[in-house]
Amino acid sequence: MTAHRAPEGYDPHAFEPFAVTVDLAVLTIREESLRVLLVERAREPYAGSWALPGGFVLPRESAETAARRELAEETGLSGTTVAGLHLEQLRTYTEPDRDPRMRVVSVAFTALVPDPPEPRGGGDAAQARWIPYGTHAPLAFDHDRILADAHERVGAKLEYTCLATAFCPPEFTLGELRQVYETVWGVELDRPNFRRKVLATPGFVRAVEGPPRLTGGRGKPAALYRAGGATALHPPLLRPEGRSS
Amino acid sequence: MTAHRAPEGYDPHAFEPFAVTVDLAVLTIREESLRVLLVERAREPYAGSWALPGGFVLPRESAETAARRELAEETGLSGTTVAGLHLEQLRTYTEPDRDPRMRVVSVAFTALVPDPPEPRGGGDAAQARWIPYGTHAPLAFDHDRILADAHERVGAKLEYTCLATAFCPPEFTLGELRQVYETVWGVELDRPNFRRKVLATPGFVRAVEGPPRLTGGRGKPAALYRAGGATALHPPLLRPEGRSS
DNA sequence: TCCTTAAGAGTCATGTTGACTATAAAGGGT
DNA sequence: ACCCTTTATAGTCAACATGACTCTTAAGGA
Repeated sequence: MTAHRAPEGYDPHAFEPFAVTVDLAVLTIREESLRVLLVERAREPYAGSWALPGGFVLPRESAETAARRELAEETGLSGTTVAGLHLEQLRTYTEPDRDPRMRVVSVAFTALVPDPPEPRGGGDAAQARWIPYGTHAPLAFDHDRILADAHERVGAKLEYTCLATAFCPPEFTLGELRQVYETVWGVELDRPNFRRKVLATPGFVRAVEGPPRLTGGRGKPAALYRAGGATALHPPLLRPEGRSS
Repeated sequence: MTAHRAPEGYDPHAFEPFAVTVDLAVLTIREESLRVLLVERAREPYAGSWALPGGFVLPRESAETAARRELAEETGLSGTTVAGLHLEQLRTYTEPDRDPRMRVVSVAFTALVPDPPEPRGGGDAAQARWIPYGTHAPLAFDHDRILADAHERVGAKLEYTCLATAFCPPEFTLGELRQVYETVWGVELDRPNFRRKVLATPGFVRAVEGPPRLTGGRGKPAALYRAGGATALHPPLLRPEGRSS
């Protein structure tokens, strides 16, 4: 091995430093479509382009803390609400020229948000919006790649974890849960089979006692469920055609 | 949003910078046990402790390039050999105090090596060795956590990808492939069932034409196989009890 | 009132898996 | 040589899971 850690006399200011940022792929489901929170850049580079929200990791913050702080700022959700959201490290993007100004290493996160609030713009972003996945022009920096990786990861995790409930409000119907799968995977699932599978998986969902009904529009009222305690799905709920990872 | 990217007049040297390193969890299978490449630290902090190999990301390198360079240096394998090994980003560790000297963000990788060569020591490492997983004293920094995450990830990926062949030499028997699963998962698998599953998965392995036999010790000679082109396993090969991710 | 939509109960054939049995082909020991 | 142990490989069988459907119930809308 060469220099495993900073040598004893290492001077942090001696060479061109790395900047460390977080980028967030914030996903939600609204009106039958998978949407991602994007901001329009107000300044160069990529002024006028859309990008994933994100920002610098502060000197005494972990990347996850920074991500949660940015998430609260971008979505306008309260800190306590954001604390309950699903936030997961995706991967880190380190290509030397990914930012034309300087060396920036970005730790990307995926966040899943139920029931999306209207985002606030502000800062050096012209505006922030929930854009249907795949309908936007190419994003700034390498954000198309990050977003594609996030979509791929979420799609794969739906197969073998109970992650889908993270897209749903505290109480939801099996129809809403099924829509999560259909929207992320871009397929249609057989209702009775989906229902059988979910209910047969211990800990995936828990029936809500109260009035066993709810109206979302037409059709027979559906029973309400809450997320169960389980995190893994054994056996998994595989995509119809499907690849993974 | 606050400051999405470095403002125009941003001075890279203005504040305490982050250092960016890579850490490698290099795994192999030798003598029926899962082993990890560890180095003994020659200097403070954690002098005398064992740690994962790793080092700085150079100014014009991506993290993956740095990881592959370190991997070649640590294992003594040639650059062309290392180019063929499975190397995958695990996650990034960013706790502010993970290194007592300065702010270090570390991008961790998992590497899978068949047929482990003897490592070379050198640099500021006292020595480097293949240590059976779980038998070592607590590692330096947060490397126990990184190593546990790597083990968990590899175990999970064996379920739904063809990753197991990355632990095997170019030609291997189904017994060797089964040992990969048994060693990483710490379970025993039923031979006929394992065989049936692997052979029934298109593209997992390809039979080698030549002399359909090989001697590893006692028992009937086994046919040889090579890795097939597939990367995903559908349906997956689930762990006996098992959780995932 | 009829039609449409969605929930939810059930059926049936097929595919996969776990548990086992049996046979073949080596090596080691006596 | 012979027997025993070890490992590969071929099958069998029942339990389980899944995909494709059918049918009934309970809304809302025209």
